[in-house]
Amino acid sequence: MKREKIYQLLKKSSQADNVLIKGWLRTKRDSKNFSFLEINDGSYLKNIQVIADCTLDNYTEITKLTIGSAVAIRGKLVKSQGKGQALEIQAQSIEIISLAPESYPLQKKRHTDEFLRTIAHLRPRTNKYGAIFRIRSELSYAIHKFFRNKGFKYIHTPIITGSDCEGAGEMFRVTTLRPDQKIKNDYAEDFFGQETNLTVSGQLSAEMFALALGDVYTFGPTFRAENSNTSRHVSEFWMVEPEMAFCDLEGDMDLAEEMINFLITHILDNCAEDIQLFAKFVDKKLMTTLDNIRAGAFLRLPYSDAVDILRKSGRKFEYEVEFGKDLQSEHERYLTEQHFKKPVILYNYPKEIKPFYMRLNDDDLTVAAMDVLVPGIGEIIGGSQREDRPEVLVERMEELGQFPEDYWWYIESRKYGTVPHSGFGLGFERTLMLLTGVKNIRDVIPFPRTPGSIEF
RNA sequence: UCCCCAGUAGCUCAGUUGGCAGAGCGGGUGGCUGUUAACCACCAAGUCCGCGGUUCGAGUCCGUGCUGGGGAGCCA
Repeated sequence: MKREKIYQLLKKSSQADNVLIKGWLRTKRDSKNFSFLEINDGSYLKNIQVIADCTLDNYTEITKLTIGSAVAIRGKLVKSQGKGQALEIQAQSIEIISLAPESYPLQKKRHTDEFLRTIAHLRPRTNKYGAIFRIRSELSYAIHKFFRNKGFKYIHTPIITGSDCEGAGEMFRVTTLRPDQKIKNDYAEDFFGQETNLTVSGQLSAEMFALALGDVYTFGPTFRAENSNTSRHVSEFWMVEPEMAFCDLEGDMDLAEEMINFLITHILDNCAEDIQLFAKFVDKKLMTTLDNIRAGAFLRLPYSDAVDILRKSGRKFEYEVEFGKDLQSEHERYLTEQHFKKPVILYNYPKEIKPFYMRLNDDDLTVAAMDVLVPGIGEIIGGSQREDRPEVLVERMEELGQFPEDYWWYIESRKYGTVPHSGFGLGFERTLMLLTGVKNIRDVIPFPRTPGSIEF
């Protein structure tokens, strides 16, 4: 007999004579002559209620079942006599697969996120974390669906890299040398014969493929060795990076906006029950926030206008706003949460504060960069039109202290058939935070890696 | 890395002016009820984060370290 998922059973409206479920006991209520068992198999937020009558031959063992124990239950799917659920299983046999000791840390009560982080191997067994990781799975699918519908090709860019990619942030060193084997200036003795790191972005590789396959995207892990201790940073996270040939900054912004709207709609349509949990218990304003994002176009604003708005706002900021300086969290938050109260795309940033690969505008002061800011999270997307003119690219590298010879292949892509092209990076975990209202990034990734913390 | 806050039973927390270590939940035992984070009674449960100091006496005051959280910077 084939096991059925609880998700499938609870979707049924009809009764059934013979069903088999396998799952874990979430809670149990004993009566004199029977017990109510609530079983969850992870396929669905809700448990299925099982009636275990005392006539079952192993009833004594059943009454001793503990939370977290694994069981296989065969029985009839019938209309429930009680309130609170439409259907329930009248058990004909209950096989105890394994009994969890009473030291099982998850209780029938609310646990704090901080505590659950210390038992990250067990937290997906809770309602909230089960919901998060079902949504995470569905969001991954939605990303592929979005791009596939638009004819993008999925590219697997390297995780181990030899270039220090745009010099963005600290990187994790990859080496096969033991700590006692000293590196003598060059890396001749090391595995790859040169300095090697974990990637901080697949962008440079993705650009090569955009200039071959047209529209491409990457979706994979990314690593930053920054000593960041905030609720929005982890050392290993996932990033989505589309890259489009024959596309300017405006097309880039169009795609970013369309993508965020698609992802929200897909999750609301396909994870309704799980999302409800967050709207009810995690963030009461979640539905308003999400509906608000989908309701109208994102506001698009040049960096210089943002500076004007901030300077004229009359607000006292800890950091001064000045053209040529990067905007701080407090500035971004003011724009998206107070002033406009909707997602804002800032574009055309001063060239001094942006990397070499962003296309220099005709004003010679700004580059064709854009950041998508959303209320509550801040920056969720960073992107740009890429510098497609080889001479300008080399000039910009030199200005910013990069060595063009290290990027010979990147520069060569501009030598042969160069075209305007654009792309961006979307933080996958930050998108999950937006969709669920979860405030700490450590709670939307299975086993978070942060400075000083790699227990699981 | 910097600033602020916290660490007491398995979990969430209370603990007064420095004077015998507490509650709810969870766990165990028994009872009761088509129950819904069920309910009632009883029982067990502690390196008060570590180290050092002040004091007749420290969970409480001081120093220091560790861990966690919030914020900042860096960014996705």
